[in-house]
Amino acid sequence: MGPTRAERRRRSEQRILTAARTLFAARGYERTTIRAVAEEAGVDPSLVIQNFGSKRELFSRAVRITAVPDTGAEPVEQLLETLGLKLGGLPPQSLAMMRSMLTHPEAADSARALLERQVDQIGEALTCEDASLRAALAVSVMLGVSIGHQLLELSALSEASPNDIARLLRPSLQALLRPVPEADS
Amino acid sequence: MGPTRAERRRRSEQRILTAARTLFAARGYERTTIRAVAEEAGVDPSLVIQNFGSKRELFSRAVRITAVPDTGAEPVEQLLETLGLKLGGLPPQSLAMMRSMLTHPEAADSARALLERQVDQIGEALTCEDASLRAALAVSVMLGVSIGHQLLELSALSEASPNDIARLLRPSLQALLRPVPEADS
DNA sequence: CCTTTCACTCAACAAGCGTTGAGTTTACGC
DNA sequence: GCGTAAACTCAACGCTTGTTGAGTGAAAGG
Repeated sequence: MGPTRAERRRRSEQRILTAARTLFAARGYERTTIRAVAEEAGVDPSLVIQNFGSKRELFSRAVRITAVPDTGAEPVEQLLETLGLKLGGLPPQSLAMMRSMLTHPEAADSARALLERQVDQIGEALTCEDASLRAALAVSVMLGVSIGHQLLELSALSEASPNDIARLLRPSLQALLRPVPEADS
Repeated sequence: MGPTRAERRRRSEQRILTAARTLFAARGYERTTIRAVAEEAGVDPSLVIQNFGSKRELFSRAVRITAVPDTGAEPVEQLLETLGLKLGGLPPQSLAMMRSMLTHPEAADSARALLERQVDQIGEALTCEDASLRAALAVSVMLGVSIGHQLLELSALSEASPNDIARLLRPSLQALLRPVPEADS
């Protein structure tokens, strides 16, 4: 016997979500059409709307991200981990959100919220002055590296291994988050 | 007597370019319509096309950037300068390009070219190992800070003064570009 | 086995877009 | 001054988009 009806539904919803994540990550919100998502998923465009209500809701569900897990690790290592430099790249959800966050207001809100939560999380672990500013800079640093690496694909970054990137970046992040008090000036 | 004909033309072209830069910087390429640019400039939509040929060419002319001037300064200071942290923010051209570079392929190409030129420029000034990778990371760092500051407007960054940001970022960039050789490991 | 129900498709609509060509006004050359 | 050319506006086209409602075929239920 074939698959039950609810099963079929869940499966096609999943196919649509996967297709949506792929395309949103590759082209961003505006350039991704419902029709293209439907074709990639092998279904009719109207089914996408029937299942998800609207394009905005589809995007919202496609990029929904499980909150950043607080591993309790040292801030520097935590940053290197959560932005995907250690094991493999970032998941499609994150790429889709990053790709769209500069041009799609809703993605911008989600991204801001997520990043500021991470800033707070790191800022609380710091003891030095300007804790929150330093944390925000550190998060922005990782954001920039992720963009240069995964979205813009700058050649020098694409060719490098995640380990090399992490190795070179570590002292830089430490200078930001664990500054050595200087003697003078 | 009123303004001459060529003068009027140059003036309206300029108004259109300014309007285009403003809107491209605020909303990105896709969400900026020719009609909105025309309204902001106080002219008819078709005039925009007649003067610039197409929306793509308008964008291309609006974000055209005078190549990064090689001030001959030390790489670290040069980075802090060219990304606008020292005197005022970045010009609207740069913001428009940054805003659109993740979703508009043409903007992505321009941005990639500009950034990689800067990477080369900085890489050549370095003497340590992994020069080009370090340079690419440094440029990405500045890119991320600019995005967090000017486009996403993360609260901790928006409230900070450019001087504070430069002051906290300097040691971090130095760790990346002028690494102190460690004793072991 | 028949009816109902639900996942799904088909065709189409309304709106917004970039773009075009004809018309209108205004400055220029003779 | 008058005809010409250029700057500009008006109305409209063709296309794509997100979205909708009617129709269809197969699974679920009694």
